[in-house]
Amino acid sequence: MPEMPEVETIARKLRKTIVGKRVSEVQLSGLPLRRPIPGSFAAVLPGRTIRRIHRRGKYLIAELEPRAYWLIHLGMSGRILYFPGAGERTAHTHAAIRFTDATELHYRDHRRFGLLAVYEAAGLGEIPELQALGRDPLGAGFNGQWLWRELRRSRQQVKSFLLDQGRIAGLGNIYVLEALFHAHLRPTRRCHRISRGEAVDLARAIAKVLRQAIRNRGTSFSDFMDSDGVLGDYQNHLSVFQREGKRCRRCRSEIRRLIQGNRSSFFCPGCQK
DNA sequence: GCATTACCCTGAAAGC
DNA sequence: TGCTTTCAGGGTAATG
Repeated sequence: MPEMPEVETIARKLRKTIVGKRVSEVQLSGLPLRRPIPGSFAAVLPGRTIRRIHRRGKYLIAELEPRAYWLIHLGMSGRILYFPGAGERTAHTHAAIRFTDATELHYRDHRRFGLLAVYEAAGLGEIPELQALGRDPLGAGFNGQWLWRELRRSRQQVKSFLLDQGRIAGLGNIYVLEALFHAHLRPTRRCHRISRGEAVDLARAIAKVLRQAIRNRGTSFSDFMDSDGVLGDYQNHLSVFQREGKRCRRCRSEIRRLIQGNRSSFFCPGCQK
């Protein structure tokens, strides 16, 4: 399940592999993703050159020349695969982008929760999906003071708050739960009851967990691999996620699981208050 | 404003 | 062994 570190890992690979290439042809499966792939997608890309690769939250954006933006969200099972020649089309290859040098980039997604779109906008700021995003947790505006001010205004449980992409862009289930563990906070804590000091610790924990995950090229369970098919390593560093019944590495308590909003949460009852 | 539920989807695991 | 059921989850929308 790609979250920000996995998307950042892919973005770094793509900057090395496809920037400067010109699209010659686009083939689509015809099946809808989260939304149908717009008809303009296959019309806009051919003839354009990839100028830059951006990441905003969990979105990948390829900036094209003449100016257009190709937006990608991987959903839960989306994969971007780069091939030095013609790549294998599977039942789940929903878009195959061929470049003029005969290399290819494929979008595969067996659950089809992802998103592909194209905008002929003047700037990134005009793309509606990106306008809806909150602050980037590794960006300059993200710190403990800002987080505390935001938390104080909410009565939500802190896990739901952190998953809200409109507040903080890029966190998903894994890294929210890992960050809460490192900040000694239970996922059920009410935001407005979190102290300034705890908010500062939480902001630091979020940034630390994300940076470590990026260094390890993300977390691979069943779905994630980067555009060259390389698996991430961060699953070997997890403290609570999917460790129900196992011992906490810090206090030896048994990791517990609970359901919040139909999603699993994992926490250490000894370390997290 | 917030929680809950449902929906989209399919592969893996569990259950029978 | 083979079939059926359950579960997983990101984002979004509807409902209470």
